[in-house]
Amino acid sequence: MPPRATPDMNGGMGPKEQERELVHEAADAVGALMEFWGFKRVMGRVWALLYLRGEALPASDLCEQLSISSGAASMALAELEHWAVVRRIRRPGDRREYFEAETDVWRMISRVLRERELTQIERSLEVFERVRDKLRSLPLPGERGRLEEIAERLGKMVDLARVGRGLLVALVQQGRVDLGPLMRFARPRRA
Amino acid sequence: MPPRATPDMNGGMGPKEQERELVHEAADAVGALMEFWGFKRVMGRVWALLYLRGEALPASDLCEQLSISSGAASMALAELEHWAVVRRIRRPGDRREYFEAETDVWRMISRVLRERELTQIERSLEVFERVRDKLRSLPLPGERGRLEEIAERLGKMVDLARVGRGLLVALVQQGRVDLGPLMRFARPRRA
DNA sequence: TAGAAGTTTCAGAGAGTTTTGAAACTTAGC
DNA sequence: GCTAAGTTTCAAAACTCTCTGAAACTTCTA
Repeated sequence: MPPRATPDMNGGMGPKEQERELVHEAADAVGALMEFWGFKRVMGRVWALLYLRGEALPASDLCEQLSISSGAASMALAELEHWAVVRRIRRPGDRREYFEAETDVWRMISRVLRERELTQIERSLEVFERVRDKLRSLPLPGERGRLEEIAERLGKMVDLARVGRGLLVALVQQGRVDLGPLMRFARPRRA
Repeated sequence: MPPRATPDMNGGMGPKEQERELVHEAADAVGALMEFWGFKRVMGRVWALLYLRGEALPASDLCEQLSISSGAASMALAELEHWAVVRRIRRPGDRREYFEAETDVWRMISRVLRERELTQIERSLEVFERVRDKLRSLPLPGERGRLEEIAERLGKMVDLARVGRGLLVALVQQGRVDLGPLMRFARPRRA
């Protein structure tokens, strides 16, 4: 059987360009993931580029490599910093600021889970409970039954929200320090 | 101690209007939750209204109650049907179609987790693995070390994606039939 | 303190998403 | 098959979110 070309026929690129392409591909995947999670796509691309390169880069490099304006970079970096996902570094003798990715990915994620998803769920939970209780106290004599049914359905939503909250809390507790304790969930392949 | 006015001073509404208001409030909370999850806000409002009312309603009622156009209602309902979250019902002798909420909330959620979140994570996982392996096979003799570092960081993202996938799978397996087995996570109050 | 390099801000452009409303289509009953 | 009630489709409007790029601002060096 004669050797045949690799299925990706690397488009006449040298290894250097291929590396760049590959890193960008991964960064775009992170961008998509972050967007799916309700963040801005650029944030994911910026963080991933910094993380994969493994060194601190100045904003200008990010603009160039990701083809974004300085404004977009500045905004993405500010927001990433707010989530403690990127750090700002000054180097003596260099006027530029350098940006470095937080490498503890689990810490990033659990922070988002705690601050964003948990808050969101608490907020809904409060509404459900309050509405349920108020409905029960409504003076509609002929319709006790109907009202109580609605209140019970709200009760189910309360249960669900509590389960969601409980799962989230258990998750961030479990992996309090790092991903380690959660690694048992990482089966190698689909099944 | 004299009885005092309730803290919400129900704005001069009769109980009927209050009920309506309260149901809308809960529906809006579901709308916000759904939006947060990447669906359209209206979808959440429609489902919640149907779920809480507990009876099948014709589209015209939904338009009126939620103040949306027939077009918006039609689109939201079609999408909700696609997620099997709302069912369409015909009644003999009535030309209208009635819509009814799926009441098994866990089934809805686990379906979304399986079809959407899991797919999303698989897709990223594949990219990470492929890029990692290709990087390792790149002929850049002087930079073995640097390339390997990038590959290792990609390896961490692979691990993370696998943990995410594993958790999701465990979650939908665990609550395969209904919420029951997950209820142990529903602690009654914050802690 | 002046000047240069770098960063942030923000108004407007652009892209993308959701909603409307009316026309086209479907269905049930006659 | 025709009609009327109801539903879907879809182009345009309204709205929202993101990005650009230049001006304002900050910071470092000398």
